[in-house]
Amino acid sequence: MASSEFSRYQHTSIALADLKAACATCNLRELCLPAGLTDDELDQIEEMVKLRKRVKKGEFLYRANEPFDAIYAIRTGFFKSRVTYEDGRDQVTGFSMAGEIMGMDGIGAGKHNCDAIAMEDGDVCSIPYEHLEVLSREVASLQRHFHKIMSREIIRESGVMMLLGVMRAEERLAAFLLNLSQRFLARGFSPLEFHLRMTREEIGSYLGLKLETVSRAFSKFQADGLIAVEQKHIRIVDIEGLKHVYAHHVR
Amino acid sequence: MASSEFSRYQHTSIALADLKAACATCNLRELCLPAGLTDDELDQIEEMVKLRKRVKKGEFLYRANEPFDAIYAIRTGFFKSRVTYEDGRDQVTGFSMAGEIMGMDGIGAGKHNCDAIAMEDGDVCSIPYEHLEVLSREVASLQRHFHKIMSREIIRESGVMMLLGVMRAEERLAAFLLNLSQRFLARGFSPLEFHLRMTREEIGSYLGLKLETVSRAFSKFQADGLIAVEQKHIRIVDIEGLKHVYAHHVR
DNA sequence: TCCACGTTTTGACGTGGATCAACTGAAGTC
DNA sequence: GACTTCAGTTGATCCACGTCAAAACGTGGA
Repeated sequence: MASSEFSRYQHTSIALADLKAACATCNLRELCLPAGLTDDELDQIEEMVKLRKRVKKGEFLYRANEPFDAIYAIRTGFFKSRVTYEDGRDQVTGFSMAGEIMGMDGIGAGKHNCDAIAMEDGDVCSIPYEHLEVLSREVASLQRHFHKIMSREIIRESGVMMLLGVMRAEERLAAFLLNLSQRFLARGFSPLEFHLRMTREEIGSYLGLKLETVSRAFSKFQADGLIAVEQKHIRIVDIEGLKHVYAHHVR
Repeated sequence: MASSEFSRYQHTSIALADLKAACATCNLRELCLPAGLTDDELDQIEEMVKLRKRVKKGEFLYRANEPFDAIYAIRTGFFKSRVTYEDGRDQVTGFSMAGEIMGMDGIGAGKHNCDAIAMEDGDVCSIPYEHLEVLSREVASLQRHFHKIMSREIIRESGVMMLLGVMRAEERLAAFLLNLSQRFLARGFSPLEFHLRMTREEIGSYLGLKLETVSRAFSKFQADGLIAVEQKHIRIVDIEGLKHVYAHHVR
């Protein structure tokens, strides 16, 4: 289903068989690399990113407290990040898809801060952090790009704080769906029809809600004619209406 | 009162009159600079950080959507970060104190993502971002340190997500007080007795609670003999008990 | 094909924190 | 020192979401 969504909007495909990085021809390049690199700089980056790693559904890309030595660029697949608390409670802190970077939380303490778990089979480019440090001292545009990616992660999280701190349940879910929609669009998939890779419980964990509340909000949106839900398949019927769910909040 | 807290645990003081950066003699150096710099590297950093800026209580260090060109190292004072939402709702996304860095959220989009507001008179070192980029390409330890600081901000925010997503009101407040306590300790202030610079409403905004709920939680902690509250002055009476508030959560 | 199990939906009910409101106290201000 | 204003406390009530329970639905394995 991922591939059907894909082929519908974009007529290239990733050669999964080839485990060489080949950044130069990667169609995610614009997402994870700066623009305007020279051939020589691209070669250096490919040299750095030479390790590809396949991850099967359910497997960990890394675990909390494991030593940190690399960040990961997602080529294909869909991942969740999860933080587990001392007392066993946990929370999904994010969902990541193709072209996004995971693992930057590990730089601060030299060990990973969360688990990264594949929600479907996928493959990632492993970028050794020490190598990235060296190379981004040489290639200014790579340095700047890396800083931007970290900064955007800070902004993303403060957006989630807003979501958790001030929004009500339906607003949270609407914001979540619209965010997914936008990210699918940016990757050439349909922004109006997509498969959720995660369960209601995982959505709830991310949004600070219980799975029953998530389910009820889905039903409400469907009853209001905003979306059509069929299990994990979502079709956005009235995207403006969905935006109004949190634009037009009470008081 | 800030200075009395200070002098009690640390017998140096910041020469506020001198607006030269003087990183070499700054007693916050260990917080905002990497260890093991050569004299030459320190000179270069001082050259970069030559702009000091005084900020009076209530003033903005920067505003959301203003063009980003520098990050700020806090010398003295106490700041809050605030994100305002399209519909007017806002949330405090963090409180920052001496030795901490603000403004890294601006790198991603070239404009600030939040307001930074002084909660008491203070002064900051302004670090031009372009200059920092150049210098951290030359000084590897500075580069690494900067990455760590950004990464720690990512981790901090995912901690807040946990707080907002899974903790109940009293747990949130206990976590908040313990976090402040630890940061005061790291700066040579008393970890058990301190002044809150922010109102109940601001605490509530940060913790995703209403001011009345914050006030009730303070009263509960006092009734339980965990803290002594006198307006904004807090004394932690039973720090272990405070830790148990969220370690011993129900179920 | 059928069974077992995990996911989702929906209903009924409980509750933590929001809301509304009244009062108290502290900090300016003239 | 009196007056105003804002911050904080506390009580009463309300409601959004959590909790508990049951049933329907899907899916993967034997």
